[in-house]
Amino acid sequence: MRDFLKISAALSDANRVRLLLALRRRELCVCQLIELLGLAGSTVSKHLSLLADAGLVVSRKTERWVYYRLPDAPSPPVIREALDWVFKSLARSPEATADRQQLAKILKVTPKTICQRQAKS
Amino acid sequence: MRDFLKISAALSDANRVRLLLALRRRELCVCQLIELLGLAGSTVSKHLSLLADAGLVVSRKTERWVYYRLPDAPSPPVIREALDWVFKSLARSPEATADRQQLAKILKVTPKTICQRQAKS
DNA sequence: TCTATATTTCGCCACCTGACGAAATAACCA
DNA sequence: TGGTTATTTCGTCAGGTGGCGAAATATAGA
Repeated sequence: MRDFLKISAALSDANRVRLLLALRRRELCVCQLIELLGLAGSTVSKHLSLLADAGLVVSRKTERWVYYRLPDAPSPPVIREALDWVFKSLARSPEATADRQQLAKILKVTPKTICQRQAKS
Repeated sequence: MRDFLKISAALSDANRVRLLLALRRRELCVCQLIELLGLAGSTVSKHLSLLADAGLVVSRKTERWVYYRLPDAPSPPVIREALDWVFKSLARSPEATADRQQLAKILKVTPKTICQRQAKS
């Protein structure tokens, strides 16, 4: 029950769901996710921590960057089923479509460039 | 997205999930659900309204009693899948098992008796 | 109609959550 | 070592949520 509630709480915020949808096809660097959501870095980091704590994403650190992705294949059924529910329900939603378009732009430059751009503003 | 978030928010409270698990096999009167959760009537009523607003339960009024049940068959996929996720994940949880036992006791007397007992306390 | 009873709505309080900016942490580069 | 940069943690604030009891609503029965 506890795990389940953690997961459903994690799924009850639009920005966190947008993060999951963005990570569906590829892992992404935190700075790319900050760019996508347009929120403060600290806010996005907190959302990602919460998703990770619920088991919905995992992270990997390389040099100065942290990459987040969906959990690897044999993850608990409650996690798999939750993610399936999210994607089945929302992959074709207007929000997901808009984010995919913006993500395409973000992916045209390297994470490094994104980060530098953020540092300036 | 909005519907999805309403559903996941509704599923992120233990008492609301317990209500759904209790309603899995049969419709139940509000007073029976109050007895099961052991919370104030106003609190249980609020939880049920929230579940109804998310589309996870429907209600039916008969005489002085209001019965809640899961939505009837052709309900939106997002609802069906959410309920499937709940039941697959939690039907065998300790909380659900304990509630099933208590529910068996509650079902031995009529709703009328339950309500009268509550009125006295 | 008047009373009793089942449920909901309202008003309140304590706690939780999402947002931000600033400070702390971690890791590369000079 | 010292400085730069990517991310996280911390402190704070406004707003949301779950709980209760009291009042309001709705229906049955006398």
